[in-house]
Amino acid sequence: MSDDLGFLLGDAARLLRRSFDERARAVGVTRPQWRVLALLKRFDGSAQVTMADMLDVEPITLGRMVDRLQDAGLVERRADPNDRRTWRLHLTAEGEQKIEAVRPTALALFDDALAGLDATQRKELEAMLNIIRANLTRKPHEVSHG
Amino acid sequence: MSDDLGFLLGDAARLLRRSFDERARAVGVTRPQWRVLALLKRFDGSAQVTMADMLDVEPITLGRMVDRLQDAGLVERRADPNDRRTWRLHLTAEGEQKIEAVRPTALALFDDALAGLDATQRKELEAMLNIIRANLTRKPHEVSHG
DNA sequence: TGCATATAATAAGCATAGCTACTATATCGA
DNA sequence: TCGATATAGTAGCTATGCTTATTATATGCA
Repeated sequence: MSDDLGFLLGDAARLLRRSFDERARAVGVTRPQWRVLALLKRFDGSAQVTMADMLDVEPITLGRMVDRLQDAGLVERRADPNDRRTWRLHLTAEGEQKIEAVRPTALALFDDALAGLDATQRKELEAMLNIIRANLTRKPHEVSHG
Repeated sequence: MSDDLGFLLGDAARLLRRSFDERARAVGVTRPQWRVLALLKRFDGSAQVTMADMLDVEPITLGRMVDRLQDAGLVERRADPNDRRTWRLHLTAEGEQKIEAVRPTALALFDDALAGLDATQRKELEAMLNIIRANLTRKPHEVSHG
């Protein structure tokens, strides 16, 4: 029966993304893009590889998102003065505005999605999802144990 | 803070898909494809639109998956004798074998993913995810209420 | 110095998934 | 029977995300 849980998890996540994209389309940002912007607000000037690590996606995945965000004028690539391989990422003013523009939409969506779950349940859900995430996250230093 | 929960949900689902694809690559089936095959086993002969409905994806999304599954010889499209617009989908013998080949991999993955959660917690998680899914599923008959 | 290795980023190709637009076929109503 | 509308499926475009391969640059070691 536990396979149902796996499908359920995928379903819920896909529906969440779909709802987000539906509602945020007017603003012109997708959920993963918003995530990049939000993280960049906290860690402005990060290298792409660092951002990819924090988001737990492959560098090429982030690179393509940055391509689009740069085309949209929301993010800037600036050369690293100490390492010519590296791009440093920076939010533009427009990027910051975009974050603010999306925030109420996002909060409303999460409110709707979690309707019917009280604070205790939300805490439990968060704890369980954290366990699952930890179970599935690649831990390179543990590979040698096997 | 509830936005963290949204991201967490997306993370967990993406990691689950990635782990599945990693492990099932040898067998040559992705997680969404496996899902189509499994549903088809229960509802052999369904029309594409019916399958898309059950999977809650767009018809075009399912159509493209069927293209690939058909190329791989796992699924067959047969004409509906009563409606020339409709394709009826059928599992091939190879498709059935594929389901069996993936099953142990899938069960092992879900075991790993849910490690550290006891039966009670799994039930709770399932209940909560069902609520979220219901909250986010389009309910056309309810639109007119607003 | 110079070579081997590691690292940052990109390229090509594939799968999932959505949107809008379109074709072909059914069905309903006058 | 004919015209309007609905339905099944596909085509083109875009975005995320992965794998493998490649390029450019750093770094460590002899």
